[in-house]
Amino acid sequence: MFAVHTPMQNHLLAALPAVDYERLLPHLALEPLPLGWGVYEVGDAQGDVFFPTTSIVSLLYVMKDGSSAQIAIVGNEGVVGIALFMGGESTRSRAVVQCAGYAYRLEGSLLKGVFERGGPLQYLLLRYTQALITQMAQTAVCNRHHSVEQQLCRWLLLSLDRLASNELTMTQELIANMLGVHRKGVTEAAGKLQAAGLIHYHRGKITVLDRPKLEAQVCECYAVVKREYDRLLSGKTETVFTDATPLTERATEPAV
Amino acid sequence: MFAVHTPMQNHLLAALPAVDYERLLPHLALEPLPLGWGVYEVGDAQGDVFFPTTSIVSLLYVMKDGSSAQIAIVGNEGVVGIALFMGGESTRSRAVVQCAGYAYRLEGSLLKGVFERGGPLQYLLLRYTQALITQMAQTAVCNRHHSVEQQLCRWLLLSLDRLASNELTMTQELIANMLGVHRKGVTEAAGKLQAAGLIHYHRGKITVLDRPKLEAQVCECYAVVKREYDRLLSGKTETVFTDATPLTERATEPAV
DNA sequence: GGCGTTCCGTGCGCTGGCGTACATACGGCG
DNA sequence: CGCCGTATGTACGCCAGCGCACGGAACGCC
Repeated sequence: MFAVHTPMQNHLLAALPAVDYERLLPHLALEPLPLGWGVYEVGDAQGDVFFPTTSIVSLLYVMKDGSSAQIAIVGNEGVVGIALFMGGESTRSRAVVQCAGYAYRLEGSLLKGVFERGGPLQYLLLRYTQALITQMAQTAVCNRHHSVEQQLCRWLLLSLDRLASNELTMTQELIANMLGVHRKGVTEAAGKLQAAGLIHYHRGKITVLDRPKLEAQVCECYAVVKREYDRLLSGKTETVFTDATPLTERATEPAV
Repeated sequence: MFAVHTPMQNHLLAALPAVDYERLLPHLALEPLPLGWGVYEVGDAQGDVFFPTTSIVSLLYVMKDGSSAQIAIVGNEGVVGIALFMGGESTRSRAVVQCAGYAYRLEGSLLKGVFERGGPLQYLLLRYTQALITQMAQTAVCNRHHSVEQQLCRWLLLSLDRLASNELTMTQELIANMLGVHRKGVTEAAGKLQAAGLIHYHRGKITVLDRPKLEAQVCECYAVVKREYDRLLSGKTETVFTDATPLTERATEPAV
């Protein structure tokens, strides 16, 4: 996809003014995030933050009885470790790599230092956090009211938006854990989608064949979240986006 | 309960250093919040923020088909209108008065101005926001995995924590809307709790009779949220709590 | 090419909560 | 004191998703 890795692949970093970007650049360390790795665990003091480029990280909560539920999903549009600058240092959720790939690591104290000076970086991170909040809220709503099939669609689309591909590496069992449902539910829902020709899956590889139809089938939750990300993080602010930033999905729908 | 109203009844305001508190004081306007009033609606540019003292406000999302779900609950521990300082100006959710009472209104631009200067107020608001995030996340989890009865317990306790009373004015129908469940589910769950002697309700008045038993019955979600609020907003930081602040619930459980 | 592991499909009974509709009871108001 | 709106209890059918368990199929390793 990209001949070389660059922090510009992360939308937050790419949106920084050149001055701030240059300042952070020397401290950004490219790292591969292996599938299933716990970026941070419950209650961990988060030493570093991660700006994913080609990886996707899930924020999820694991209950005492072992069952779990996804809370939000973070990819190249955001950053893993908001608790660091929000002041809490840790959260009650885990962050787990859902799709292997790369991310840029930044020392937490450094980010915090820049954040506390205010300015564009703080502004950007706060807006991102609000988008994340919207995602969490919508997850709560979706969990309450929508069928497994709809939730699967939402999950697929949200994940896809954060990758530069139409293929996901993810077994049904793992998806079930993410969504906090029975695996059979995922099998059933995915079976329907495959029968309808929207997706194809085979031993842990899911390929989306007909994204428009998928979007037609998903519940409103997806659009709500997506629009809010667009609204809060698109270039309409005083922040700067470079041409190198992949913004392809950004303008598919008119802003609210 | 209180002979006079004072902003100190709101924990966030009470936690401000005297200097900052004094600065805001002249701009705080006491207002009654009537039951059911929409503090802000979906997409509203939020002009003002509200610091509840004796009222409780629900953040909820209403779907196109009219069904709704609560996302979080805000009372005297927090502030309604975080989108204002987070930078988004508006949210995709409504804020509705769940329990009538009072709140202090503050002009948004003023808060934003102080916020952007950094310092204790920013620090405090961000930590509060993180606690709110935890509540939302846990709501998502609870919606996914727990029974209506457990969720009712959680809702009761969270509401109670934000009032200085053991009585709530709230019909089962409204509770059902909040939780996003069928009214019958609430009737059933509340019936069980009443039969067990934990609560008593009568035409829209719910009285909690045995709080310890209620806490024994609630799912883990309640404790997770409560501890996180305590951890993030208790006096362990450099902020100052005055004796006038009702902190009664704060030390009921050891910090994590 | 045999074998084990991983991944996916299926079956069956069960229960919680939905949808809808109706019945009752309380309390305020005239 | 009677009426009516509001709040609560109850009924019945229905279905999505859970829990558990097993069969089959593809892949990778040796």
